[in-house]
Amino acid sequence: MLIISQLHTHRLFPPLILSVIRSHAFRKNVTFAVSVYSFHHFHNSRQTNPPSLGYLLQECRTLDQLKRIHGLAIQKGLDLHASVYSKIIGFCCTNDFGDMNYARDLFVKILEPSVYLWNIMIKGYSRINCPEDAASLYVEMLRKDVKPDTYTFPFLLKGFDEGIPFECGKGIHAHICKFGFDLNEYVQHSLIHMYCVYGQVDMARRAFDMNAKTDVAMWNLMVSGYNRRKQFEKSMKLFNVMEEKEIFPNSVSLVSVLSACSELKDLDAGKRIHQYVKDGKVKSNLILNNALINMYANCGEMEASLGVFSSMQDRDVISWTTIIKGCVNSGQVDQARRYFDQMPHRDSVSWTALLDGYLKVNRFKDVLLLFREMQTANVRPDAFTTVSILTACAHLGALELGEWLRVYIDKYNIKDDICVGNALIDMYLKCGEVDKALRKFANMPRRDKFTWTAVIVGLAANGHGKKALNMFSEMLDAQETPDEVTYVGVLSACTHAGMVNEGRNYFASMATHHEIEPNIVHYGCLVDLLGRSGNLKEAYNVIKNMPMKPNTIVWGTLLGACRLHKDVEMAETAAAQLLLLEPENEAVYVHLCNIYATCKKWESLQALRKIVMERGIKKTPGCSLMEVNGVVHEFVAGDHTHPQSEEMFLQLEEMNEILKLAGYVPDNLELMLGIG
DNA sequence: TTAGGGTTAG
Repeated sequence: MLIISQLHTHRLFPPLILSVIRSHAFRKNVTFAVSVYSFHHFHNSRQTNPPSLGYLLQECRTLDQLKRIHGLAIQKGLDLHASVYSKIIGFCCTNDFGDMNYARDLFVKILEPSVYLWNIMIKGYSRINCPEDAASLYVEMLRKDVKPDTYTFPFLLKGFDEGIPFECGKGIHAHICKFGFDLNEYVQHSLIHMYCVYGQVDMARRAFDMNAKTDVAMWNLMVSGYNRRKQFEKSMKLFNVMEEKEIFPNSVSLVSVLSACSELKDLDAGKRIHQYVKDGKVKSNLILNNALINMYANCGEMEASLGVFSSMQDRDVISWTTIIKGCVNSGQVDQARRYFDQMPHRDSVSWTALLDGYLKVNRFKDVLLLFREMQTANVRPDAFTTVSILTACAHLGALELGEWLRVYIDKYNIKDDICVGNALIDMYLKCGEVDKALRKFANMPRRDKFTWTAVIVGLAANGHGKKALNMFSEMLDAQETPDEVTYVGVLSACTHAGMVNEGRNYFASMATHHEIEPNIVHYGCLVDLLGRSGNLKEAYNVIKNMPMKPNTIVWGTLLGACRLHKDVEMAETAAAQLLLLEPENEAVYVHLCNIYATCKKWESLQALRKIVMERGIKKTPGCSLMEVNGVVHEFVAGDHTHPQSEEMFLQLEEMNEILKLAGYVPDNLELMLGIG
């Protein structure tokens, strides 16, 4: 610092230089500051061997530093040299702190850029995921009669993604052949990569088969290409061929094949791959360890996964997140939380992993609480986070927060993809906002079976049975294949619309038209459809003949229908079956009491009431959720614990009066029976 | 003065 403070008073230094030196000196980047000092000093005193501009650029750590060096070079008249441009553009194009706009501004000033400059500009655009800009630069380059070289195509194709038409990719392949670079190994690699990106794994494989010999990188590309298209068996198989041909895998090969093992939950294969590391045949690194943690966790071996995790010297956010996901998948969300709390750094992926953990075990309030923590921690939600929160909102009926998220998605340009759209539609429908859901549905640029299913199930649940069935036929017209959830929506739509015959037909068509075997939920829907419409015998026969053991929901549905149609005999059968399955189910007694009362079977009622009293059966109070100002409140009947309960009960009384005036008669049988 | 391959989340 002594040198620096002396420099401050040195008359030789104009303010610009001083500010560069000072800013680095204060950031304890003294080496860099001194280099800037000597660069300036040597140039001023015309001495030889100044620290090169290249050295200074290499030492740059921020764009600001680069701009200051550039300013210095301009001041020294050095910016006239093409090499200076090259260096600065190179920095901007290849460095994490680079800036393509800055590079472009300099690039356009160069009259006849060399092929090197064109190449690194293309590389720069590919690096920041702007393949369109890279491609237009390539076209411009050809127009200016600059011949591409073997570097051009790997840089260009590296950035290609689905945003660029496949035709362009094929066009580039033709250019490669035309310019005679098709035998260059780097170019071949980039072609395999490009075909894999477009999902044309067979084309990639053809290029691979023609060229692959002992080149590990090319094998790795092909294995990861299969992974990319979720063809995990093929990637495992190719890895085995690689081993047979005695091409020695490196850490990248192991990472790819471990990813396939973990997707296929092939623990044995995973262990065999791990052996390469244990035997010291392949040196481990962070990414490889992460892949191992992931493989063991996905195969349900949390102990082995944690074993690798605890043996690691370096861990990154992915290591931790993988462990959290592993705990979540093994049903240990509280354990996941403990690891989460220990993380040195959390990104939106880690937050979302834990949010999904709470979602998985239906702890929706915890989802919202954690989301609040995430906001406090200033971590911006991404599309995945948004989907998780919207799902929680849907379950809680938290419309206000759901609406806030919709605004957030627009405001912060969250990728509003098909999943976000589906989650939004589902949230609106579960919150009863049918019109808003339909508006979003109409504006979806693409729809999948989940979009249609959300709308069909949601419309049915909101009582729009006919609309739901119309949607279903539109779905079929759009060539979208329904799944078992879609059919739950269809069957419940029939129930709501009272379309018994149609319901029977839809039930039959599940298997005949779409190869979906009805599951117990579908049988439950059928029982509901038949029961509500008064076809109690048929409903009973369905239960008797279904291929699986009826559960309490199915018998409960029949019992409900018996109450509706006042069928005491059938109700007793259903209740008896229910109590066989769940002797402690108090709701059965309540239902049966109701039915006896409705049918004026006072003797039976009294006998049952006696049993209820003797066994001390109490009805579990119902619970409702309400969202006010983004906070979800939980209420149970007769609950006075809420700080504002007095006001609430006054309000309730007022509402009761209004209801009574409107002619509403409450169904208070449970209370009358003394088991409410 | 420029080259290649890999891990996490609906």
